[in-house]
Amino acid sequence: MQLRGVVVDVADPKTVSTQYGESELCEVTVRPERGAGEPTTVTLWGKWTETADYLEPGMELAVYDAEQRQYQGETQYSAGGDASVVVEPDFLVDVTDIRAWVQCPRMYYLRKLDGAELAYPLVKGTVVHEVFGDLLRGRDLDDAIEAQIEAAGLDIGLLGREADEVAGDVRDHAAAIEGWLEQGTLTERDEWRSEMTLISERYGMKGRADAVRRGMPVELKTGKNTKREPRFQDKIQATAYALMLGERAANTLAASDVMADGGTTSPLEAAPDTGTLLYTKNAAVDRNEESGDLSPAKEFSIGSGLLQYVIRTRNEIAAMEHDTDVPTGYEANAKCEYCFEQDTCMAVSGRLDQESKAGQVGVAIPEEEREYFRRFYDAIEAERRAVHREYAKLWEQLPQERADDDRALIDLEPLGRRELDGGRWELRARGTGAVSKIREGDLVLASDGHPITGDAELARVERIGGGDQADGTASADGGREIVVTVDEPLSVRRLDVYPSELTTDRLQNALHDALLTQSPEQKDVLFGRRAPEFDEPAETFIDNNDAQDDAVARAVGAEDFALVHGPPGTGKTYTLARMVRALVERGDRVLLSAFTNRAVDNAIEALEEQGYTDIVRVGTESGVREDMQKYRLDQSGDPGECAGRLQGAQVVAATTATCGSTAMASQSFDTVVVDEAGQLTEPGTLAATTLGDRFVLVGDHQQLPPVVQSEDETLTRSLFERLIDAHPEAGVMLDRQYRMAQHIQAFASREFYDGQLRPANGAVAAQKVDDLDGVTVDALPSHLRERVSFVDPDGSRTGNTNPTEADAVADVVRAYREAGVAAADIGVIAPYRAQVAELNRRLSDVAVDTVDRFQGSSKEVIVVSFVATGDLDGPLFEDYRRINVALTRAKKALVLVGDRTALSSDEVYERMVEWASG
DNA sequence: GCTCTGCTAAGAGGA
Repeated sequence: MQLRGVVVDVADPKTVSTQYGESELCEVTVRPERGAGEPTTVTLWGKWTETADYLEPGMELAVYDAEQRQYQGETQYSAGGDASVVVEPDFLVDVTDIRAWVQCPRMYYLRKLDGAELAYPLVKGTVVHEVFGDLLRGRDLDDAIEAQIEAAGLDIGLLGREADEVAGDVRDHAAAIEGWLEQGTLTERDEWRSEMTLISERYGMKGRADAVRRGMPVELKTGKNTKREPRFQDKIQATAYALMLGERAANTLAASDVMADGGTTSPLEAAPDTGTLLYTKNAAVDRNEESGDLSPAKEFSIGSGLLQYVIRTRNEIAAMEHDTDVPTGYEANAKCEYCFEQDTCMAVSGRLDQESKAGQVGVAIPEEEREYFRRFYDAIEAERRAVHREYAKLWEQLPQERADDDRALIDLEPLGRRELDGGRWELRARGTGAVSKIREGDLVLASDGHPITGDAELARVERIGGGDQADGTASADGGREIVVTVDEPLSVRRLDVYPSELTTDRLQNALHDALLTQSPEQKDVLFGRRAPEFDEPAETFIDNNDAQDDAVARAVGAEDFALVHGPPGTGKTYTLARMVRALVERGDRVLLSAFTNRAVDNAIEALEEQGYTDIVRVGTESGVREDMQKYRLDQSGDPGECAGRLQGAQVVAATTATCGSTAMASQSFDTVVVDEAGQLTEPGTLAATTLGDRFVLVGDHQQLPPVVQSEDETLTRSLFERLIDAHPEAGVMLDRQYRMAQHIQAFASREFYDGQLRPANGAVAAQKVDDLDGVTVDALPSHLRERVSFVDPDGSRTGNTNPTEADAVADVVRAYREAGVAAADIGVIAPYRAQVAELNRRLSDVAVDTVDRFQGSSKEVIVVSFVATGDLDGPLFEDYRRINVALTRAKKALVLVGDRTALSSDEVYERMVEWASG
């Protein structure tokens, strides 16, 4: 029997006498999630009573294979040795985190705070693991070593190592792997799976097993272990995979005819009974020096006790995360003096004044900084839980008709497969043409139909064929070929977005670095203890625009930081490029960053237009725009060359997420320039700014704020906005815009920029559609001849679409086209993606997109579809910054299409309608 | 109830 619900009460554990002798028990009251809301009692027996130590009312609890009985008319559940008890099952604990936790809970916590720094054992370990995978897939050893060392070129180079030297080290380890593979019948390929991604709904756990042999987990360790037994934490890691393999095996059995007699096998029983650890360094040690068991492969048996121990450990982590408690280390028996993390542990404890078993060193940072740390740490963890909810969507099998759920491409038709060099596979499938957020370059879970219970592999999307949408997303017309690469072949019928915690990890690292490693002087200005200081450069940088010139002067003269506020069309990117050049001329090494790849590429483009090209772009191949690939740092290749290119670059450009990578952490800069800073969270901004001595933030807090999944407001306010409020004197607002006609910009200027925004010159102010080649305004219907017009199509909203309004928008676009306006000069903006799809069905050759995606670009003619009728409920309309963005994309003509009554129900929108109705 | 960009992940070590 299975029970799942919210804990209402946890009684104190007690000892009772049973027919088998003394037993411990603990009663937990749970309110079931679904069905009748009557609370039920679950009695936890034996080791499961440990759960009571951390279980609290409000937490979710799942109990599997519990015994059920009736007592005084009430259903009671009993969880003994055959049962599984899972706390907060929606929180997906990573297997490597369980491993860290059994060593020491504080190690688990420290792993989250500071990211892995570049270290040779780590890089070598990664290469050995990759070679291991290659060998399992039948690749030649020397080919594998060469290829994997090349792939790790940049990291190896940054560590100052040579490829040959690393190859020698890796070969020693690989020899152990090869020797072991050649024993007996272990080479039969069908028996093997390499790098198996496992996600468990039942146990709230995920991880990637190095290999699975005959259904049993094999873990590779590049260390040595001369004991006969594997290390405890290594056994725990392998056992966690065994637990998840058992769940899969039980699912498979349940689905097959084998158990047709009605019997079932529990996942615990179905788990493999043996695990293998492969300590490859054992093969390389000198046999005369070392004694003990030098065989690399060590097997151990996996019983239900060990499996349940893993579940209980996982539960401790999930319970701690529920309250975001901070572990002290006293929870474990580990001896701090043997711990590699001891120094870090003591330093973090000292700086944050945390209790810890290892003790504290150093002086605590000021209380206001500690408070800031706690606030942002909690907010980032809330963001992590939101990512976990994305994982949960993987096992909620999507109904086929849910076309608005764009997290998966379903109903694919497998077309074929091809083996690539190195044993990887290229798989092709035909898509049904559904809209999806899956793009080229994405990491996805490819499956034969169900991502969790079916055959599934982590895959990279290589190509979504024939896409006619500029952003590479699959569009709605007919089938298209999809190509992915995977380690193991399968019949691809479905692709799911594979959620990543990478961004949350990086935010946490940035928070740690900014508060614990930056100098007090750098932090003083962030915490308002000191005003930022400036020099006044004598030079003139930009001739015909005082605000732009001031902005560059501020940036060049900044001792701490400068802020440049750039409303739409004010030449923000041009100014930024001029600023970077001025900094470089002074001799600075500059880091150029932004949240999105697009913004980073735009900034490079502006630099290029000003003749500056000594730039290295760090980023993934699929993230970097085609015409900017020439600046991209190839991270694979000769170590010395890779590292040299990065280290020698005067200007390095990367997204803030990439700034948090280990490779970038090895770099330092004089000045960090961040574009579109209004779209970044504080820790997101800090990921870039901590790499430099001073920084310049360029952005507009009146446009869209950071995108955050959880509802926590701590992250939705950008550092840019906070600093511009705290230090207005550090900011310069660019006040002359080169984009919009006078009338078009008037509303935004009044509502969002205190009337300060004005056209740069008469020509900008007076522009109209007649200025376009072959266009006459007289060819337009009379209601569209003004620069700003309003159309009420009298439609009605159904879901997030308004078909009548979509028709009206199509009519407006047709009128402009017939008046001679080129399709490329027209853009259509809608608040909802559903309406965008509705519009796309009517408009084949003009750009249609959401407000959010239109930020940063502009068109001669813009048509906005508001969708709403009745009233304006919904957060999309609450944030006025969204209309600021929508209305300021137009240069010569702006048409608002919406329901007059609905829009007039809100003051700001009412003023907008009046302005547009002129 | 809605907007949505980043990111390969997981990888090491010893009394």
